[in-house]
Amino acid sequence: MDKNLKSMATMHRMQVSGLELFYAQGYYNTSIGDILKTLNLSKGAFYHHYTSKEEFFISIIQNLVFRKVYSMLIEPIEGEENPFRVIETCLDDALATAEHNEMDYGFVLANFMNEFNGRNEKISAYLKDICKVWEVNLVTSLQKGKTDGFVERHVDSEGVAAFIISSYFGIRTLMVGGNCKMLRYNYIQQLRTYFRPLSPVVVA
Amino acid sequence: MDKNLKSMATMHRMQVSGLELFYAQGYYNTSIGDILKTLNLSKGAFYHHYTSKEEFFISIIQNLVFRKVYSMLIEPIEGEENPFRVIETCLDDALATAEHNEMDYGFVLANFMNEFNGRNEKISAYLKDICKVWEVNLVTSLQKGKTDGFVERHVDSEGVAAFIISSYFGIRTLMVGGNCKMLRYNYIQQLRTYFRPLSPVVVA
DNA sequence: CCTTTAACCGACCGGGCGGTCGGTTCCCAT
DNA sequence: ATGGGAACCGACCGCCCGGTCGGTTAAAGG
Repeated sequence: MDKNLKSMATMHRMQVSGLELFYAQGYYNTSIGDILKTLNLSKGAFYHHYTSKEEFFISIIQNLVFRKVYSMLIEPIEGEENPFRVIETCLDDALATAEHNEMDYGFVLANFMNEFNGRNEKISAYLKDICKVWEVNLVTSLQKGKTDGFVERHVDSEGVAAFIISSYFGIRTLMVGGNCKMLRYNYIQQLRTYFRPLSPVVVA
Repeated sequence: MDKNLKSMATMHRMQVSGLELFYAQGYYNTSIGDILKTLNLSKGAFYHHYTSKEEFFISIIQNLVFRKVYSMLIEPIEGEENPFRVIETCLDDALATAEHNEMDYGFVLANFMNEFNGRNEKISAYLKDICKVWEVNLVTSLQKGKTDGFVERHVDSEGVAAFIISSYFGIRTLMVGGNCKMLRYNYIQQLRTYFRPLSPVVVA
């Protein structure tokens, strides 16, 4: 039992350091050795806990990446009242985190999806799953918004959700190039003008 | 002189095959040998024409990638009348090309930006330049649209341009995962609802 | 025809990669 | 205390990578 704890601790350390490097340098451009070096661990330790680089990476996706996306983009939206309001502030918060993070390399999920799209079906599937959870959650939130009177009946929830995800993927890529503050401000502004006609008109 | 022509032809063949593989597999995951194999050429031939893998890739960006983006996303917009109409059809055409292309790995420019963002400043700069050309062109088109009465005076052209680029980057990433047709249709639909309040109201 | 040189060949190099494996350390259960 | 297994070590393997270099081919120019 205690052994188990130590094992889990080491595995977690490997995952954290692994995600950091995979995120910063890309999967193919990062070696197991790179990761082990930062932890003062050996190849033996690594292959004692994981069977391959790929399996290791998948465990990172399912643990850290999923948690990250969930806590940052999914959870804050669940069960809230006005979908547009909460989505807007949620995305703005996410962009703020990115903006103030020196060493930002874009949106983790989108980066990995790009790296593996069409090249590694297995990994792509795991990433797509996370994306799907996000999408489903957005759709649910929008549908609930309809019954609550925050969202026009006629809006296509799936379409809006996909559009939100798309725009967020893209803006995060653009923000890496600098001028984050301006990009963030403009993005939220445009998001708001996109949302406006989707809400019922407020009768003054 | 005739030699010069042959040289250029070979270099071009290398670039075309190089872009194909870099696009399909990623830069770091594609070796010079991979490219040479498809052309039945040797390492000697390659290093006779190019000094390094990086310089080779930069020549691909400046020649093929730029041309591709320009002809597909920039040129169709230049000098047209109604910016929203022409941008919409232009993006729809681009998505259609992607949709009907088996072996689609996403938007070339976005993929490479993602791969090099924060990792290779030199290459990132070249990619960012292409992105900037696109952005400037969109802004110009929107500004002209204001004087022509197609765009509301108060809209923030830079913001709209960045939002369009972002959303396109993202939707192309999503489309690789399948369900392209639906995604494309929904995307264009949402783009239209985004554009609608940006045009002057038509007095019936 | 002969020289020159651009185009191309392919064996080779140093290094780094993912992964293996026999061995050592250390701690818990008996 | 001690046997045994989990955790970890690090040398090693085969492979492939980007890049080099001395040599061969072929065609253009005199």
